[in-house]
Amino acid sequence: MVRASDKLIEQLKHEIFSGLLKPGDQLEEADLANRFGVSRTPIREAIRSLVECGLLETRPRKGAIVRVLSAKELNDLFEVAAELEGMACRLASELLTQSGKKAIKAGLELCRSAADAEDIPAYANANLTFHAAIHEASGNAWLVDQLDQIQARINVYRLMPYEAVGRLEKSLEEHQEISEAVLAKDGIRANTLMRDHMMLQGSRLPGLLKALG
Amino acid sequence: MVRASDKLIEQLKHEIFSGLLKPGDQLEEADLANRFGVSRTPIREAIRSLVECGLLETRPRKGAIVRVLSAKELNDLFEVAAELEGMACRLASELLTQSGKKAIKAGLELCRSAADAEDIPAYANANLTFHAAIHEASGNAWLVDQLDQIQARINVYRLMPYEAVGRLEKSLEEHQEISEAVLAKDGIRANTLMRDHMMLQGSRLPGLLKALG
DNA sequence: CTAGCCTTATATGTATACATACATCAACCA
DNA sequence: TGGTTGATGTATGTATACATATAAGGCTAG
Repeated sequence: MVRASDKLIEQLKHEIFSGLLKPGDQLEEADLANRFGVSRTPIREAIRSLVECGLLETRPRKGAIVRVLSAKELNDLFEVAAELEGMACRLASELLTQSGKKAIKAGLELCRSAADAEDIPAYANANLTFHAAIHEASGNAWLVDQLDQIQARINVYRLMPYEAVGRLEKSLEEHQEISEAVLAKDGIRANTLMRDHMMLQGSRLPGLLKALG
Repeated sequence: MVRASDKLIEQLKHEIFSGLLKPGDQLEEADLANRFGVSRTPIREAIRSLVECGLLETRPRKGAIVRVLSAKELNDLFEVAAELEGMACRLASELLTQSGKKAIKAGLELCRSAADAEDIPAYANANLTFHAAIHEASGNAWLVDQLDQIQARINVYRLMPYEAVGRLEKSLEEHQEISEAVLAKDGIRANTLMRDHMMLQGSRLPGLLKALG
């Protein structure tokens, strides 16, 4: 048997990432307990977990709200993400296993297909797959974990149409270059390319935040 | 009024970092409840938090134990720590405020005093202060947060005498060089020096783990 | 009419009681 | 004698009941 709180954690995460729960929204324990048909106990445990991983914040006697990130915080987050993504590229270049190669190529192909079809949602998914392939190829479990968490945090702010079609072509090109560098075991170049790729995305943040209000 | 679970989180962290609770130790809720004079509810919430931040792990119906890191996990962790410490140096070099300069110099002086006195525990503290000064000087709150967490994880494995006196002198020299690079706003050099400095520490891990048994 | 205080309602924080699953130990059967 | 099965105890998981702090709204006084 699996714990109710574990399922709740997944469910609440999903609701946050899907935008059902937006930054600033209040989570009332009794409501959630009713909605999920459990008591407040597992709800509170799930909330505790989400607080610790940064998705919610609580103030004593004030309950929990979906955490709101300021422009600076988002910027800082992107900066860290860029660094770690670059690191993953470097490590992947150094390690470069057969399965890693295959996964990266497959991810790139997914991106290409989506870009050719100008299917933005598909590209968003393919993008995640491509990056995840590189993360895995790094062989560093901690790094994968950190990047997953950061990815999750960033995704909350990515619900609006976030890729102009023009940028989509450019993004694909960058992915192509990054792949080539990794597969050529040029860790330094792969690192730099990925960092730039990420920071370019980060630079669109101000507009993104403005759209959020 | 402050929450009991918040105090418990701090207390349990302290007990883990101080070595009172060692990796692999079982945490029984009833025991803890008795020991701290509260009911199981806040105990469970504290445990949840510590699970999420990686200090504990739970398995359904099996309770919580202090998480044990394998040699590979520790190595991966150090690799990420080295990258982020290097990043902090780079950012600190780019930003370099007056207060940042002062804090870094102060940290370095602490290290020098402790090294001159050959006081290893004092050096360990001064070392943390020096690194913390650089973290802060980066101006990136997320980075500071990540590094704090990683530091905590690593410290669990640092209870045994971990600095040979010879290494202490070497460490101080490296700190000196890192400081100079940062203060000279040479971000690339500062980054590299710090990465090497960290990886050198990381390379002592195998011995460390053997000491743990 | 406004401002301040008191009352009340509600939601969080904590305790306790109940349910359940896993583990251990013993007894019985092969 | 050894293995398997069942019964019992214990610790986790969940629900509910109770305490308390905060906030909102109304009432009274100036």
